[in-house]
Amino acid sequence: MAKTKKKTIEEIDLTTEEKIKKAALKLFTKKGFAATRTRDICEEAGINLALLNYYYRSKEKLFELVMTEILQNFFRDITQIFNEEKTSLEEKVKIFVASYTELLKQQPDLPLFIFHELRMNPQKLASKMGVNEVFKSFFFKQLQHDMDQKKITKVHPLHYVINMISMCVFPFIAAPLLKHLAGMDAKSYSVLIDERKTLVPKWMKTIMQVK
Amino acid sequence: MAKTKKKTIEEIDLTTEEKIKKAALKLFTKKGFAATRTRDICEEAGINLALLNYYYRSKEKLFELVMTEILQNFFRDITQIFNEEKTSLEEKVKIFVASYTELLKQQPDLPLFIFHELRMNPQKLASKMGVNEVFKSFFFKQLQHDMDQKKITKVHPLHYVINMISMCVFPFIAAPLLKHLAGMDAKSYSVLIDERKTLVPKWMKTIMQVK
DNA sequence: TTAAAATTAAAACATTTGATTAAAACGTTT
DNA sequence: AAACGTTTTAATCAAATGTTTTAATTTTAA
Repeated sequence: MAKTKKKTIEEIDLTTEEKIKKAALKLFTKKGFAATRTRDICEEAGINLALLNYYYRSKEKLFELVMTEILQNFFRDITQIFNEEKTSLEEKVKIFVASYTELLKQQPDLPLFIFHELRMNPQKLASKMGVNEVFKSFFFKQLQHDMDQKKITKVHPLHYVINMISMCVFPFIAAPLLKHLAGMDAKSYSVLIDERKTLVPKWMKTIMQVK
Repeated sequence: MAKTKKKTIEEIDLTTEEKIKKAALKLFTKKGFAATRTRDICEEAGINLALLNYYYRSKEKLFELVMTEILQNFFRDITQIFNEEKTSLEEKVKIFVASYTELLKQQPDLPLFIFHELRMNPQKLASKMGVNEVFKSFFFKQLQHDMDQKKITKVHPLHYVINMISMCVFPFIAAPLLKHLAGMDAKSYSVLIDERKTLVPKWMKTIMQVK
């Protein structure tokens, strides 16, 4: 392990090891595993070709490391929000939509990347997500409870989860298509995304009360 | 060009040219362009390695051909439904959800594939979708009209389109994840999908009337 | 039947690409 | 400064992969 000692103001000082991981993260999420070349990662990181294998053994090992971190980070916050015991369902939806949207604005490529790689290798990656037994989570108990109390319409709880996540994620997954269809530029599309932060919770509320 | 004249009952008789395209379609949609090998396509098609280049010149040419057909087929039906002049908005949503879900049940890999490749090459593929100027389509005029009549809540029309498509498509894109989270097998997940054919239109109706 | 077209097989070619090596450069410690 | 481990470089290897070639075989159509 090495720490760079330069005092240059160019950028934040990163270990070469970290620079590689950062570059790998960027390219993997943008192009996927198969389309990403080790040479591209090294060029992006501004380091020599040999360094990648020196630090991470192989492209595959590097990918697994990056992927594991991505998956765990990605689901950790969500799980936390979902399982907060003192928050009502309605409040929970608001919080989720807001924080999730904010997360995706910073890493818009993440969902498509995850779903793509997950399909390529379902069994291998499923174990690394760190989100098992969601049905036994507090969030689902809460849904079940509100259904029993007839506060919300009784359907399979997964329906509501699907609706909420889909309405948040899809605008990012389909961004290139939707922008093209609507003839919008990045800025006006971003406005639309922001509007959804208040709209989606409203929609979710009514959806859960449809008879 | 050759046409096989075998009368064998094994399968539908396909030209070798067609066999290659069919195999390419299967593998490209399943693994994406980058991860698909020409040798795999040929093996899947049951033909010789040389035939691929003999008929289609290159992997890239073959991909472009397949991709163009996919995109055009995929959007043609949708556009048709959207622009049917005699159908009400509510009816249109029902028809769209039903037919779209049915389409996706037969080709579940299609959306993820399209979005993935679209992000890899937005400008190149955008032109091949055959869905330009959607905002000038009858469907959007209809939305605008119903908003002016205060039949539905006034928001950017794209919001409703996003909601409808996302609630239909997302269950397929995220299938591996959702199945894993909910611990469902393919069959019970399929039941869930079918439930959504009647649920999504209901939800859309209320969404469009939220104040 | 015969000629043209289609298909197969096997081999090889040229690049790309993941991985390795050996030596040089660097930084730290003594 | 010398010695040491660490980091970097340039060159190279070996396998994978898209593509082409050539010759033989089969199928199709006149």
